[in-house]
Amino acid sequence: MIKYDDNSEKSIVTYAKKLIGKSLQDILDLSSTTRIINLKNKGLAGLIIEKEWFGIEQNSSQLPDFDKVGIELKIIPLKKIKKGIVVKERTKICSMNYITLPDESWEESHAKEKLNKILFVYYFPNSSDILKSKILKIDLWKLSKESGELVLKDNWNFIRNKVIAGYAHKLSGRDTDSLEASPSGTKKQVPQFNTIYSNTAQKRAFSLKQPFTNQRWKELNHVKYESIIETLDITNFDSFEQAVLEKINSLQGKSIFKLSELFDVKIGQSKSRVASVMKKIIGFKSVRSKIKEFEQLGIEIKMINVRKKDYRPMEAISFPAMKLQEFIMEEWEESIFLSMISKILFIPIYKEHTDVKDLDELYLGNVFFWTPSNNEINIIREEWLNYQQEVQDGKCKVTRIPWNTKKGYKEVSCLSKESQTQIIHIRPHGRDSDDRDEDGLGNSIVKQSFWLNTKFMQQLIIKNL
DNA sequence: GCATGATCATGC
DNA sequence: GCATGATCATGC
Repeated sequence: MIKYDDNSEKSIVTYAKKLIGKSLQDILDLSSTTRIINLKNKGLAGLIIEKEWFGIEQNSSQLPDFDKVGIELKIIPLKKIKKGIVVKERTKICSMNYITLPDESWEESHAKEKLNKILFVYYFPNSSDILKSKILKIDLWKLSKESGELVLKDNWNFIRNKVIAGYAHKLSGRDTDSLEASPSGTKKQVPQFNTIYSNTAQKRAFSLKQPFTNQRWKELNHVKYESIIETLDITNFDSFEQAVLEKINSLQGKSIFKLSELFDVKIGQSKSRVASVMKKIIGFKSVRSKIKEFEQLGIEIKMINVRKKDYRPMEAISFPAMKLQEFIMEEWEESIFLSMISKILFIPIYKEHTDVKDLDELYLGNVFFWTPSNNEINIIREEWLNYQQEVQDGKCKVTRIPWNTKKGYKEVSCLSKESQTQIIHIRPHGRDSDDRDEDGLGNSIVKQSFWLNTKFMQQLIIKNL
């Protein structure tokens, strides 16, 4: 009955790899289990793989799943989106104890112990028949500077410091980038450390955020990454954002043409030519390369053309077009839009007038990172929910107004306009007027997307001067 | 000069 | 051919 040698990392991995291509049903068939399977169990895949494949019984102890070699087992559900298959959700690492956390150091922390070596089992859930879900990939991941320890450690310290300060009740998943304090155990309150502000706090767990795990998943699927930590010689993640900013902002005021010379970037005529120069400066080896840290942290980079005299952006900032019918089904907390704005590196490019195109007359502005504040998030959530309501209420229905366009008319919906919101709005974003979407109520409308309002961006740029 | 719906242009 | 970032262009 011995299927693998639990003293050997290699043997465990070899045995794990036999899972690839198997469905949960296949595993059950091979295990001849007499256990009663509850198909409604949320962690069913985990249970089947853990118990029926590896023979690990539920251990309430804090020991790793394969304790002799210190390997933790994590079952990762995937999901399909437009661009392909991605990691579905955050990955819980261990629960938090607010009373003992302050006594821990990163090196000896419970979290690090669980993160040291993880055997990731990636599977694709089959929604119509959960037992048909298949395992796609196996990965033995080890914590190291190269794999992301600097950021995890930094995040862990941030959370610990907040707990020490007595602010456990103010913890939020948005506090950190990669390792987050995620709510666990449905609103359960537990005692907290240094109870001068509140005696209790919501029970939480340390979890890896989706972008972090997803970056690893993509790497496994042969997406090539470069590390900016090496390029910028970063040793302490605390300073990651700072290092990036320092690197760029020392060049503020220089023309894009000058920068392209300084950094020896060949530039063409493409619209993205300014972005190419900037990426090279930040440390991207080539324009199309992906930086590991940016993906792990879920950082988006956005260029923004700005009128120099009053810092007014030439345009609002767009995001990819959405599918209205998917949008109205989304939960705010899990929404695509929220994930796209969690952290953005804005690179303002100053110009005197709208019509300036010459690279000699475009100047690098004040670069900054933006993570929405609590206040901003509240407004954005409200506006987002309001748009969801508007779409559900059929406000995508359009009326044609005679206009001097190709078709001789323009189509106007009843959705709130940019001038009626504070931070975000919805607006057409198709190739042309024939690039359409349906709202599920029988209305056809040009594809829409979210945009960050011009005025809001102007305020943000000024605030970050 | 702004607001907003329309559309371009590159790159995959 | 499509998605996306970027920008146009009308009319007030």
